[in-house]
Amino acid sequence: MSEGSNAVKNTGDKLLLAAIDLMASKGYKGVTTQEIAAAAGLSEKTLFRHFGSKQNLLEAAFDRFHYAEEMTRLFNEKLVWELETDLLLISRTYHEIMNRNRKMIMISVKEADHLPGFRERTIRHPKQFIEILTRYFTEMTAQGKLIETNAELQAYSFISMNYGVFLNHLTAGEDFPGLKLEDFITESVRTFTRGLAR
Amino acid sequence: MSEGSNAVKNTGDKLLLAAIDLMASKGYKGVTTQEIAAAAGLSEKTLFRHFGSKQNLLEAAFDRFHYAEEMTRLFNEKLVWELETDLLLISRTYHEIMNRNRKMIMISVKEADHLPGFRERTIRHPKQFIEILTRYFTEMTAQGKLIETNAELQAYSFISMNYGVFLNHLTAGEDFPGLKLEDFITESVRTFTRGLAR
DNA sequence: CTTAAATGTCAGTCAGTACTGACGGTCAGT
DNA sequence: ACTGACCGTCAGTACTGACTGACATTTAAG
Repeated sequence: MSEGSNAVKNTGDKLLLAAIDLMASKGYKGVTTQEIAAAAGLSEKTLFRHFGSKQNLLEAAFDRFHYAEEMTRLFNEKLVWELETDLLLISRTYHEIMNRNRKMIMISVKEADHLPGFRERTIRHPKQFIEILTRYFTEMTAQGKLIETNAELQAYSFISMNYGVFLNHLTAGEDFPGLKLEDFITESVRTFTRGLAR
Repeated sequence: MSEGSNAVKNTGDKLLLAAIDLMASKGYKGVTTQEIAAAAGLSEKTLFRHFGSKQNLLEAAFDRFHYAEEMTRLFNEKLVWELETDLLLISRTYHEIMNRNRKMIMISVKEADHLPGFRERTIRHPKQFIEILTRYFTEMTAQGKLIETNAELQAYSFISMNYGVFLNHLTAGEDFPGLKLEDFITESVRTFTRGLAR
């Protein structure tokens, strides 16, 4: 299901995973079909027999991952309507999902032009995340647990903050100057809680 | 100084600006020397006479922009040691600088591997921004205007939030669902102020 | 063993692309 | 008119990389 599987993989999967891996680091144009095949332990010919073209390979890799749905579920089931607790869950879930799909996200950041509708399904689908969080904030305000604010902007701020941190970890490699992700999460959630709680 | 100049440009500048423009959208490998020359209204030969190689062109483009210094200045001169006011200034300054250099930033996001030390000078130099903001938070705490927190983590959170928003605007094109940048700034600063002020 | 499906090997095609050399034109300064 | 710096054109080189076809080889199933 994700790139971190360790079970026995068939030929198609090996090629897909190798492609995702290499494209994420070197970009679509930066990697050759030979490299991908070699990394998968297969011949270049086999690659073309399976996918027909390099472009198809990218699209197939892209089709195999979707993380919009699991967010929705993990949300609506586990919230306890206590701000700090819920924000912690949301933040941790977000980073877990993003990290699991980090290579595909890296590809879609670099290769936004190579595919039609590519952008819509990755970068911009934090949109859904924001919508869910917006509804949560609105409901919390209705319950009198939050101050009156623009719920959408707050959701946007919170998600963007986590997105920024996620990208930092992705591009800068290790944690920034020595900041651990978990410390960031607890600290930033605490600040938001103080800033939003009534 | 920046890509937004409108004065008469000499040959070298025309090529550099065309290169920055095209590489930002299509990537280093995605653009040809012919395209760049054509976009600059010059011949391919002239490109090579000026820069010798495509790689040199990228490096020359890279050398022409630096935004680390101006941050330092704009900071230490204008702060009034009142949290909300200062955070507003910092946030607005940040977006102004990042926006002015957005194309080079886009390149360095996509082409992190093509240059040695490329990453260090762009993506990862928000580091300096964070250090400055950390000192500010520390000093504010010493003045009794802030609650006791991990200043570095707070700075990291604040900058990352603005970085995330900046990248959203960059990749998603227009503002997100209809959220204006200025609205985000005032709202997020207000939340952080409430979350951090004593 | 036989067969069929999947894979490998190898040689090769074809288009693109960075980069060069030779030469000719333009134009400002003297 | 002469010169020198700058630019264009054109033809061409050398290499890379996606993609193919023909044929041999492996492997699992009956």
